Amino acid sequence: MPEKSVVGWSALIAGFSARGDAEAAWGLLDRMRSAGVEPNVITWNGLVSGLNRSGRALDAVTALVRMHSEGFSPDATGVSCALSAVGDVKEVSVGEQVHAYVLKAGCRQDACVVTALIDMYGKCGRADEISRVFHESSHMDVASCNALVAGLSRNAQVSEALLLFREFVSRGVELNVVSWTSIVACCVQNGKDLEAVDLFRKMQSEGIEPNAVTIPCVLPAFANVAALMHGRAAHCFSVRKGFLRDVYVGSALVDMYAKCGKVGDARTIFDAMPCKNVVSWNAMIGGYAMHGEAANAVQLFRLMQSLKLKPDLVTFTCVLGACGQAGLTEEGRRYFNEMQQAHGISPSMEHYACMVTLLGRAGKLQEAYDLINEMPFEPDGCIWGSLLGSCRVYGNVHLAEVAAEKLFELEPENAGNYVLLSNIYASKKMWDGVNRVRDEMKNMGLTKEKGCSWIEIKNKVHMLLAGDNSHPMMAAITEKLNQLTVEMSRLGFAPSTDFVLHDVEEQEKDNILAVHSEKLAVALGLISTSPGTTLRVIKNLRICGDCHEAMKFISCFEGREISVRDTNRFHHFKDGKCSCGDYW
DNA sequence: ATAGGGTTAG
Repeated sequence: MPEKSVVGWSALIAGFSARGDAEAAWGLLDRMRSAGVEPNVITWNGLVSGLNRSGRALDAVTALVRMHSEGFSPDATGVSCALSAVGDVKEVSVGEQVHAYVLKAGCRQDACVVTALIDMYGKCGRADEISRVFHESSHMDVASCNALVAGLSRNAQVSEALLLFREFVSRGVELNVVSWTSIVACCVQNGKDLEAVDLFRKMQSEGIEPNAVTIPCVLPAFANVAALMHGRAAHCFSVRKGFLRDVYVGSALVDMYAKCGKVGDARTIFDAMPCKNVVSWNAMIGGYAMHGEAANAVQLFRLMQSLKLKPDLVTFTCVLGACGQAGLTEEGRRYFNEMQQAHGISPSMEHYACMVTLLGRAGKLQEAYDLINEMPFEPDGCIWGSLLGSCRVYGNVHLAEVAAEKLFELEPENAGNYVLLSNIYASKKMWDGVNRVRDEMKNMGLTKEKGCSWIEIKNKVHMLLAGDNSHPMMAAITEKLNQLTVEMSRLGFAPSTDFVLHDVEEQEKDNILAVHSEKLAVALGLISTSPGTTLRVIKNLRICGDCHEAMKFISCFEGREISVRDTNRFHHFKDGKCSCGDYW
């Protein structure tokens, strides 16, 4: 039996709440009163705080509401905890009521309340409110910075986040590892990879050491721009710090190595991980898929099953993707069925997209279309885009028009769809169609996404844009490309005329000289590294057939291994051949 | 006896 003091009861209630035992906590509150002891503000706060921290968010909010309705005035402490809970359950209307109470109770300048409000609005998807609360408060401390950056990041306000983060820095607010990790994560999650790499370095030069959370945050940035050297450095750092025990760090390293073209290194990390979860397995299986190593992907999936590990939705996305890449059509079909029958997972949009790709790549366009029509929900742009892509490969104008019509409706701003349809018409010499689509594109004011490639040379990532001459070494790059072109035609490598039409841009006079970015990157790599060095290039679009042929030639002529990761998969060029076996 | 912030896979 607890002591008869309010302190004793409060401690007990806080204890049970913190363990997530809401029922016991409520029970104690009743018993306390039966024993003639009235709870005070601290008793109630302890309840709200404990329930929030133990993940019983709804109970925490209920506690605050009941506290209020029983005549207590929640203070800044209780309000902060309750707002934190509101964010977890994303009940913005409740959050707004608490916010209104905050204004009434006069604790709007309390540092914790401000941070909690920012956090709550961030988690509820209200970017406008985040900025408003921040600008109306006079506080700038480390926690509000962290909540602010995380909230803006979640709502894709990366520019605003960077702007405010820099303001915190310039005002001399003492930021910590969480702040720097947040801004790095923000950049990574919003497509600012090079910015993230930069901030990661800045963080260290400011004397803030990355921790086991920072590493998995920054690794995707290295992976996205294939900064293998940076990735390796982060790996070494993790070894020294003992972070390799951390399943997040391990999984992110697996992913990074796979995306940097080192699927073997990814496997080494994977095998050495002392503790794996389904994410780790998915990263490894997905890595194999990306490299077109379907046999390894399937083998790992089998191993997973024999270990009685439960695959999830993503696992099947990876396995189906691997089958698609390798043309394992029948296996793919079997897994698609197995997923539903043996694992009770009903296929999601992504799974259907995998199957449409798998069937489409195998030339079974009608089957792909039938599957789309059988789907229990409305197909999205990915589905139709996949079908359209396959129609391009197999020259199926009829289904292409069906898919394109849906796409123009679903994603009217996506220039890629117009380009694809135009290319399909062009490959059939249907010039009326080409002109119609190009006019439509022009009327919509759409331009094709600029091709962009990255290559890491001596620890620095270079970005090259198609048709952009701003790289300082452009003259030497052009000279190298001209030399290669001469050699190519001398040795009888003719560019595929089919693929010359691949790119609407190339039909435009202005852009006739624009060289695709992956060629620029490879040329830069060739002239900047010693003979025999492997070149790793990442590209933001899919590699075109012309470049694919050129890469095969260059790998042979220059005696180099070249890996190109496009949006779809890896192409490893060696001795004039590509690992995709031209199946892509 | 009670308070706010960051992470991995397709």
